[in-house]
Amino acid sequence: MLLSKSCIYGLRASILLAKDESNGFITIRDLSDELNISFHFLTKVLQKLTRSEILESFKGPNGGVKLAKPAEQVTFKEIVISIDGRFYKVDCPLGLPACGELAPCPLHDQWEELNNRIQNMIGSVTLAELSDRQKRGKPNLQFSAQTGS
Amino acid sequence: MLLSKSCIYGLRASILLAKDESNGFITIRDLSDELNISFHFLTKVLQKLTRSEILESFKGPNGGVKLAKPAEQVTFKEIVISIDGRFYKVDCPLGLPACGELAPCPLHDQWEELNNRIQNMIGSVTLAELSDRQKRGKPNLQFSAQTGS
DNA sequence: GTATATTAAGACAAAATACTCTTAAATCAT
DNA sequence: ATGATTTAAGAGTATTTTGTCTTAATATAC
Repeated sequence: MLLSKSCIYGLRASILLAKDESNGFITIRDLSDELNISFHFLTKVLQKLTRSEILESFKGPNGGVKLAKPAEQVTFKEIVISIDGRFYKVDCPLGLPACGELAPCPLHDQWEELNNRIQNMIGSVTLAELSDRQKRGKPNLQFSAQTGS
Repeated sequence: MLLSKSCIYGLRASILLAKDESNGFITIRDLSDELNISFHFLTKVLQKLTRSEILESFKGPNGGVKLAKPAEQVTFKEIVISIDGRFYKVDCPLGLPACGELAPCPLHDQWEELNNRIQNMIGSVTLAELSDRQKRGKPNLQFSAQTGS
């Protein structure tokens, strides 16, 4: 597992929001229905994004959530950090906190380059790109109705 | 978290075993002391490696565990698979089981190349290389006595 | 203002992961 | 044989993650 389920749910919901050109409020119920995941659990996840000011929420009829800024300005990484509460970065594949230049773990060098590329990818990919890609290709965000892996 | 703690413990212990040129049995107590982790927990982890025939164990006085084959023939990946019980591979960063050529998730293409590189790295790095690198550089396998990260 | 729709928040339950403890089995030394 | 040493196995506990349920707060519509 690369990301927690919370993160994945948050990312998927955010992509759906980015897909909505109108940028009006969309209810969490609609999102959870479309993604086929628990409404209450998704609510909790999206609350984090709202508190981080990645989303904007509105209560009551016609309420819901929407992106607080243009999809071009929201990165994959921002969302993960907001939800998991930590920098999405594996410093050392062996989990050694002191691993670094001075005392590298045996995998340090090999890992570093890969890690940089991962960081670069998630730091530069925006919701705009993700939703765009999804709009063009065959949509695939639902967890259900799987054809198998 | 890239790997579970069980995996990390198993990898660290295996690297210590690979470092031992004599290839005699080393007690799990010695390993857990050196790695500064729970003896009983490490025992469970190493039992998996023994069942997978990556380690060989021997009970009683002068017993312990040792590598069942040359360190050159044990890969990082083998150990992870033995302990986590699944292929260490993130098919889709958004966790979509059906993600693939036919219905790619929005990150599919970007992820694929990175994933291949990760797979390549963990599939080709052997315990011999890991222990060697550790012997030459400044050793760093203990979780305790951290200088902070 | 009353009812309805919707997010916010918190308590609670379930499942997965991490860790501890006890007992059994095997081996060795005497 | 007996006792000591060591892994094997399984029960039990703790913590984290995931998921559910209930109530509160806020906004709309009538």
